[in-house]
Amino acid sequence: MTLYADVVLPLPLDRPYTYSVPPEQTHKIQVGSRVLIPLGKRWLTGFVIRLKKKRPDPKLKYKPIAEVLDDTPFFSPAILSYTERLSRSCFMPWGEILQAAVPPSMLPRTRAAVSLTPGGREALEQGTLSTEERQVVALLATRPHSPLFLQKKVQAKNFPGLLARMQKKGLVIIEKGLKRVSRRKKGELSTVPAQLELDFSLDDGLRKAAGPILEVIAKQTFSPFLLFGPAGRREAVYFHLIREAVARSGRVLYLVPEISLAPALIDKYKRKIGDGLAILHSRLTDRQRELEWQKIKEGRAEVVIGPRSALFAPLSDLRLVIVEEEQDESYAQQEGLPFDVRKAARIRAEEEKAAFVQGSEAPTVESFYSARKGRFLIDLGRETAAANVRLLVFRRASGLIDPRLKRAIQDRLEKREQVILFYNRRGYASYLVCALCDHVPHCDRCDLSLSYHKKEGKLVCHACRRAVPAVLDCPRCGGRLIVRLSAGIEAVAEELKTAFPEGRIEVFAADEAARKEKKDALLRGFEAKEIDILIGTQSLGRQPGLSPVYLAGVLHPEMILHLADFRSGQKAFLLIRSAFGFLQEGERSEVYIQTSAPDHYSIREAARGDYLGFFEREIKLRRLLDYPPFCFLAQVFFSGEKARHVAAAARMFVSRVKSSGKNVQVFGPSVASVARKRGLFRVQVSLKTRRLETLNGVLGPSLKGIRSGKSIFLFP
DNA sequence: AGCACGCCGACT
DNA sequence: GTCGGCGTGCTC
Repeated sequence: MTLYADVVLPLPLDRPYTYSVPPEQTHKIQVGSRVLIPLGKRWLTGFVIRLKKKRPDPKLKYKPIAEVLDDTPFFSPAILSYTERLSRSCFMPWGEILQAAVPPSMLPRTRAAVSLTPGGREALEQGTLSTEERQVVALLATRPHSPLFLQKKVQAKNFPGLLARMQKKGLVIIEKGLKRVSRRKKGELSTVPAQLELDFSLDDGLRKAAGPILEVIAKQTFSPFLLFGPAGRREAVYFHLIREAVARSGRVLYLVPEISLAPALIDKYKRKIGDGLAILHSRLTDRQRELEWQKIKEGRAEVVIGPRSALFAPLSDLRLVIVEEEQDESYAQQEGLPFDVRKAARIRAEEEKAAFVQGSEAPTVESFYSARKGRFLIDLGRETAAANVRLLVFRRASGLIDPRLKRAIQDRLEKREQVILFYNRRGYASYLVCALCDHVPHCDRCDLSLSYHKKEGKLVCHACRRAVPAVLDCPRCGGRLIVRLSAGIEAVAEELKTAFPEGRIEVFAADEAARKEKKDALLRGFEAKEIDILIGTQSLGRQPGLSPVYLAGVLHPEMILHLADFRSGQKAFLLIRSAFGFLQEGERSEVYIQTSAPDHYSIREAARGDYLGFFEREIKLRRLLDYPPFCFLAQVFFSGEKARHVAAAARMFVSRVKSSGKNVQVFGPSVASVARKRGLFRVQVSLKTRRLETLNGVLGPSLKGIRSGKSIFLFP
């Protein structure tokens, strides 16, 4: 009797395909196996999610699986159900999620390779080629390349057509080959130390706080926790929990916002845990990724540390999932697959029956709210703040930097001490501000400043999409509204250079430090005291391990408050708090906050270091304005090369949502705030619902079949 | 996603 | 007349 296998493929398909299992492979195939299958004209690696004894549809002809690639199941049942749930919650095909969980080298598939024919070589010498053709031929002179690689290198408006013509002319040939996985020798299993050689001196308070989590780890059930407290205490608890989990031969997934946070951590852990640590992140080479993956798969890693990509670590016996710095925005970033790391981590913990521990000194209000409501908040207490905080009420016309802050910097420089400053240059947006009274027009429904859309002459609210014609008179005092463009961090650096010509000043911004070498150079330079003043955007706030300073400054955190984002209060709070993280301990340390909104609760409470004070104000506002966590928001982006197609997709989506009969508020479609990004048109639709199920129930069907570079942000 | 099929405009 | 652009639909 023939066996049939449901196989999910790494393609945008919404259902598995069924293949027949050749008799000689039936003993090998299992749910969770990788299989090499034919699809149309190509070969792909798919994943078995179900085995059936009965032929599902007698009329359909099923192709046989070409090869079962694994002797033992490649994916555990827990990983399968986790990725399935994840795919449903982020509206991505299951197969594409599974694909992301595997090192690319372990996914054989047919790949095209373009190579030069002798005729092509000759043509290059004779110079009878068009510009485009010559480019292609030159690239192929050394070795064959994939069509995709060539397309990226050669500027041609219709590259596939060009290639086809060249093949016809006999200049190149395109071959399709199956790239097989090289059967690597299995690494021998290293013995895992039964006990960590480590003295965990956890004080009574922390031990007590960790108690409920330990219970959950022991019981092997899922339960969420929010560790609320200073980094040092959180870490002590993590170590304690990890030791306990590992002692029970459990495994641990430790998520950090970005790789830059990992090295310090990894160092510590390597000294304490030794080899039982694996690291997964997107900058690994294919080979490194495969080695780490193997190590984890074979059970040689007790703890996996990493950002987003670690979410799919093939750990078994997972007992503890940690999300450190829960508040970090980069968890919500959508590079690659569009999902929130925190939500994914939670689903994984649920499916693996592991304790789910998020940690932060200033959690997102959504998370803090639900932790308190659900009684899974673990308060590790506050550190007594020793720093002196000075709120400088900024006066216009005194340059970008307040004279009082300049004097403080001068003082430090004379003492040969370093200074760290924060200035969060706002992105593209400019807004209107009254030249007389500093009034900034806000959306009356959203409590957000309106963005000035110059081209359309409109003021637009980015939350509710409402647009009003831009008026140039201040509604408050009748003064003239002027366009305020963000003074960038470079301008601030320039002013610093003028003020301190002797000072060595460097800028640390996300774009500046995009390349790792540049970033490392800046950080090393600061460490080596080759930099006197380091001024950075919020991205600097995530760089741990810099030598602490006695003076840190935050310039205009209120800029964030003008952002069209209902979480701007939280963001401003975090920016200010991140400055405190760089301070030398002791009473000599100072933080200067230069702001024109000293009375805003985000700024005031951040200056006081009072998260709870901030939270109470913020949650009140969220409730009043009906923002998360009191509602559920989805922001759906459609993007594509053709504006017409993108718009049609968005309109189709909106009409489906509206005719669903569900209780959903729809805003849009409207041109996204960044209307064109990388040559793609972007259109945006926002949905708001009272219940999460409503949102999920309406999103799935409404997005069906819409293939327009959609990406979805869900709040909370 | 690829890849085939099928339908319209401009040229060897 | 063909070639090749692009929109549509299918792949077990």
